[in-house]
Amino acid sequence: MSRIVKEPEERKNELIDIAEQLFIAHGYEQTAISDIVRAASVSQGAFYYYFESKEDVLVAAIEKKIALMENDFQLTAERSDLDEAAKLNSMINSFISISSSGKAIHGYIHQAKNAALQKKLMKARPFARIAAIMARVIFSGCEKGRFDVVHPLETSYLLLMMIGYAYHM
Amino acid sequence: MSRIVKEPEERKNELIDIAEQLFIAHGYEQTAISDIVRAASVSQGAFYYYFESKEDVLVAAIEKKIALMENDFQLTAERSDLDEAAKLNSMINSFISISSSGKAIHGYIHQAKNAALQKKLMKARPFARIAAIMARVIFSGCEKGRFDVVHPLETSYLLLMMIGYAYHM
DNA sequence: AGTCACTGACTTGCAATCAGTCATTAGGCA
DNA sequence: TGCCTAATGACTGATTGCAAGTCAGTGACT
Repeated sequence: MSRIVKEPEERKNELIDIAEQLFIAHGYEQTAISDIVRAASVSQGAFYYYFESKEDVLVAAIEKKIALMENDFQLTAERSDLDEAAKLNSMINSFISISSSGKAIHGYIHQAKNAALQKKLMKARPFARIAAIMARVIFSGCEKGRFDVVHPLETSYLLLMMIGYAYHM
Repeated sequence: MSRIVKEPEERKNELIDIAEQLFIAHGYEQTAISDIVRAASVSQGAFYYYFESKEDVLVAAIEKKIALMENDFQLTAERSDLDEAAKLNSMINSFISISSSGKAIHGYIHQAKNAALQKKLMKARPFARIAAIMARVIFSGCEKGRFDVVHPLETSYLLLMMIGYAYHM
């Protein structure tokens, strides 16, 4: 078969994106590597050239999402047209919509098995950075007397955890 | 090989218990049906005589645990020597210790993959009954002025969810 | 004699591997 | 400047290995 060579970055991102779509559409376990490579029009071996395992793409996809979120959170935190409550609200919305991706929009099913993805998301190290940004907003809200929270960071963790867990049911 | 026939109930429970031990010890995905049947000294076919799939034993094991919990919760709720706060405390402890089984005690690892089990536990229908028992305790605590909770049932759900989620990390 | 518990070899399907192939780039030479 | 060559690195796809799930039958008990 004719061989198409691409920039490693481009190919890798292509694979991550396709894998993510399939994971969302049919669930992680229901998606075979063969499905991913067929959709990407590359060989099985090409997949393993870029990723060590199936789980590895999952992690890559999640890390991409978290980076998106971090960016979103940071921008929200810096806005001067919103008070702290509105910032938190906006962060929570972006957390929900990014972490559940197009799932809500496309009305896809097979939810149960996506637990693994959510769990991984929570354990990822960059997740701590997101919680930290949120905590700063809570803290500033406390300073202004809007909130009364003793442990902003812990509160952020719990909030995100609860939302992540409760929302994906 | 010589064939040993047992009461269906007995054999089934045997398989559930052995499967559960292996799931706890090595994680759900790391445990093969072949491991279970070897430990139980039966054939692969015998397993599928009792269960439709690997997931099916998982569900059976979880349902057994929930029944245990429900019983525990009910007994605690009925105790007259404890106030509401003590009852909640006791329920939370039993929730943690039952849902994490001997894991803590035996110091086993491979935690990450047990997320699926926890998730299933939360979605199980009987889980609602447990939350309801807890809610009744909270409600009675409110009546006596010990607590001030507007939505006892929702509070129970959130509490159990958070504990379940946060504890298994 | 019939039912039910059980056997174990078999099929199927997927994750992961690997020996090799082709595209692309860098460097030397006319 | 254009052309050849070697080396690198992206990519192939047949293959392996393993685990889930099936099935045709067999033995124990009623």
